[in-house]
This record gives sequence, structure tokens and C-alpha cells, in this order.
Amino acid sequence: MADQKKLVAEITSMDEDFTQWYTDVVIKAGLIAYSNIKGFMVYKPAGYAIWEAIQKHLDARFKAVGVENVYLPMVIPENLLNKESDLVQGFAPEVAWVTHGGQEELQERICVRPTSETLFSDFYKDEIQSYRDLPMIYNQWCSVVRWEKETRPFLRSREFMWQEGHTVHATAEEAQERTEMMLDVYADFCAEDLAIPTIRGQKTEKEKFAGAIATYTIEALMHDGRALQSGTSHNFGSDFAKAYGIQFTDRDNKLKYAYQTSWGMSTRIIGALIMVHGDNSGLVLPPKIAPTQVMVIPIQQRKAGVLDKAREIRDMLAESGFRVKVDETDKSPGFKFAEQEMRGIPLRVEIGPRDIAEGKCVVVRRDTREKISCEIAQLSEKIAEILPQMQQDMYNRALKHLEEHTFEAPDKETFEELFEDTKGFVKAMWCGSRECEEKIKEDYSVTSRCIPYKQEKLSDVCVCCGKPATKMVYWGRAY
RNA sequence: CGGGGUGUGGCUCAGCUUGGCUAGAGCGCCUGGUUUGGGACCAGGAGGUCGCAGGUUCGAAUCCUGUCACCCCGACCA
Repeated sequence: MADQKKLVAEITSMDEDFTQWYTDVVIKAGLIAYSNIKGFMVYKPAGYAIWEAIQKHLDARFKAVGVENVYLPMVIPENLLNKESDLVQGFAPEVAWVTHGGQEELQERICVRPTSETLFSDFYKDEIQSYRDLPMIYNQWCSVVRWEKETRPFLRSREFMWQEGHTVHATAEEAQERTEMMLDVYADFCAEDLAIPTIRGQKTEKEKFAGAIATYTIEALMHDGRALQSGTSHNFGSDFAKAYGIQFTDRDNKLKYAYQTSWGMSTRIIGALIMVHGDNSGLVLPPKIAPTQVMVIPIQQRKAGVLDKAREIRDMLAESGFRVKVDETDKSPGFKFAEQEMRGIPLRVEIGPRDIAEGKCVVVRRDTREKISCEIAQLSEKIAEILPQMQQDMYNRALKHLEEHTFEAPDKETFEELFEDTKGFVKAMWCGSRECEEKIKEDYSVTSRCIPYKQEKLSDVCVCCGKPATKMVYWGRAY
């Protein structure tokens, strides 16, 4: 018991203060350092490595569905940004402006991209002449700047890294198909690589992206019951094409406007990773994307042969394709255990004189703390078994949490009760009016998260106004 | 942008009310040694123009004025 207490002494308990727990984990796991400018973060090696792993897996999934990478400028001239009015209004309060080049004041100010629809559209208008040029399925990995008032590591920073895909199509159907396809890519990536289950659905008119005709989203549920929008995919129809003049000659020799989509996932997803899987000992990373999967910790490492054996195990596991390191620092074993747990490394292998004498070692799972004694000769096979199991278990636990924190409100009274003292998603019927959506936000401080693909009929009437319902909606408090 | 709070070694803070020797502690860091199966111990050492600017005073971390930054709570957002 005393040991348990000592273990958690370094970070605030998540049950006590979830927000503080989150900040503690981010700092103590060595992911982030604050910079001198509010909202701009330093990604330390452990944090950046997670982003690299995310990029690698997601990019491979993109390539598999025909996406090509490009890179566009980070700045946008004001006149170009102003061409699409919804977008301008949506982002105006938070764009950062460049007004000087050296000492000279610029003739026209330019902004640091908050998103790149305008740049892509401006580029596409010259690039596209014929239906033969279509579709264009481009993506860029970059950072964007949005001057947020309140900032938090990963969840809301003024500069954040992401990928933004921008596509152009000859038909509305094809654009819609691409929009939905990319949402599926995100959902599969979250489920299979990050072990995060999500709800797929469409955003309401109120919550959709500025300038889009339809926005689709995957919503994840954090450990504290709050929702996090984890990826979005937008269908722009031909609104941007009209604003920016993207026209092509079709097979029938008629000049037509093109159809566009865009879709993005950002470093915010790292916040989801922390808040879905983390526990009171720190981060827990899913094996598939963990930068280091196994930490070998020597016990009594100064005793002859111990360090050699630890390195031998490392080399053997690396040979088998695992990402593995040895902690050779002269800290005490207890410190190393705590450190490995704080950093969320999926497995640790303990190796000391006692084990060496028996030709064994101890494997400990990060998620369950289960200790497994294993013959060194069988270690690679054992780990090849444990890691996928752990990945699956993590997903199952997250799914169980999602299911246990998703409630149904067939009527207004239940809806009220659920948001009084319950944390999670609430499914409820809605009439489709903006008024009701706004009233619900006002009264219960929850927002519509999405209109899920999987519709259910919980009742005939809207939980707010009592008029006939048209849709079932997921409601929740969001990050 | 409204409400509240805080600025003192890398970190967490004490000192400020009532101005006064060379500005302190714990953690961390460095060196040497002893240790090592859940956050080790001993000894020695380095590190601070007290956020910034001005003012009051013989004398300012401490009092006054201004300013900047950051944090928390609300409204806006990947």
C-alpha cells in the first residue's frame, strides 16, 4: 500500500483533478516543454516520436487510397483569403498577420495559414483544364497557426501540426465518396493503430466547418467523459470552385465547376491518446505506435555480466523487429520502473543476477502490470504474442468505457437528468432546428457532437421542443 | 475579450504585512564513493542583477506608479 502511494506521488490523480493529471503526464512523460510564447510548444523527443509514428501509419493509409503529398506556402495574401466569405468569417478572429518584411511595411498584409483551402483552390484553378486532369488527391503535412485565447498542450495550441488533404473532383458523387472514404481511413486508423474507438457521423449545420456543405467527424470519448473531435472530413461541393474559379471542360465539352473536399487530423490526436489510455502512473501507449515498445531494465547492473546480458537481450529483440532500448543510467531500479511507466512504454524486461542464473527474465505489461516469467530463449516469441494482445486489450477497454458512458435519453426529463450528474455521450432525438441546438447548449452546456451514421429511433419527438424528431444525435461536453 | 490570481537559481516555494548584515529551503544538476528485484545513501560543489521600467528612501525582493508575461474560470476553436 505504501509502495502504491509512492508510485503515484509524482502526478496528480486523475480522479482528483483530471485537467491537472493531463498536464502532469504531458510534462513528466517528457512529451512537451513550454516555450516563451503562449500557445507555442516545444515537442521533445518522446513527444515528436509519437507524432512521427502517427504520420508514418496514417500516411501509409493515405497512399493506399491514392493520396499524393505536396507542400504549399505557409502564408496567404489577404485578398486571396477574402475570396470565400464563410471561411474568412470563420477564421478572421484567429489569424496571425505579417505586416512587415524587414523594416518595410508590406503593401498588402499576408496571414500565416490557419488552413489551406484558399491556397489549394488558387493553385488548382490554374492546374486544372480538363476532366482528364481530375481527380487531384493531394495532401500536405504542415503546421498552421490559429491565435487561440486559451491554450493547452496538444488540445489547443496556437501553432499545431497536422495533415490537410485537399481534393478536386469532376462530380459531386465522387467528392462525397472521397469525403466519406477519408473519414473511414481516420476511424480505422484510430481503432487499429491507436486503439481508440470512435463514433462516425455528420456535424450539424451549426457545428460544420466554415464554407463546407457537409462536415463529417469521428468523435472519441476521453476517460473523464468529455468528447474529443478526432478527425474531420468536409465536402465543399463547388462553393470554393465558384469563389476561386476552378473550372474544367468535361467530356460533353461544357465548362463546369469542380467539386472539392478537405480532411484533417492534427497533433490533437496525441491528446486523445493520453486521455483515453493513460492512468495514474502516466502515459500508456498502444504497442503499434509506441516509439519504444520494450525497455530492458538491468538489476544490479554493476555485477559482472548483467549489463552484457541486458544488451544481448536488446540486440536479440531488435533483431526480431521490436523497438527496444536498455536503461543503462545509474538510477535505482525502482526509479527506472516508474520512468518506463510514466513514459507509457508498453513492456519492460527486468533482468538481474537471479534471472541470469536461471536463464530467465521478467516481462511486465504496462497496461495491466502483469508480471510474466519467461525463458530468455523464448522471449522474442513471447513478446510477439503479448504486444498484439495488449493492443487488442487496450482497444477493448476503451470500447467498454465508451459503451458504458453512452446513454440514451428518450425524453426531456431523462436528458436533463443525464447531464446533471453523468459524464459521457447522450443519444437523443432532435427536430433539426438550430434553435433547439442552441437552447440545449445554453441550458446544459453540451454541444451536438454528431449525427451518427448508425441511426436509432429512441422516440418520435425532439428532446428540446417536443416537435417531431428527424435525427438521433450524440450530445456531450467537448474539449 | 470579461472575472480572479501569480511573477524570487532548472522546478516547487519561503521571505514582503512592519524596508536594514553576504536572499533562503526542498527537489533537480555536477564530482567522488557506497548501493541496486518499486522512485537509494553519504560527502563535497555549482547555480539567483528577486519579470521589466520608473519613483519614494541614507538604504527596496519588501512601499508607490506603470508595464509585460504567465496561470485558472467563462465566451470562440483541430
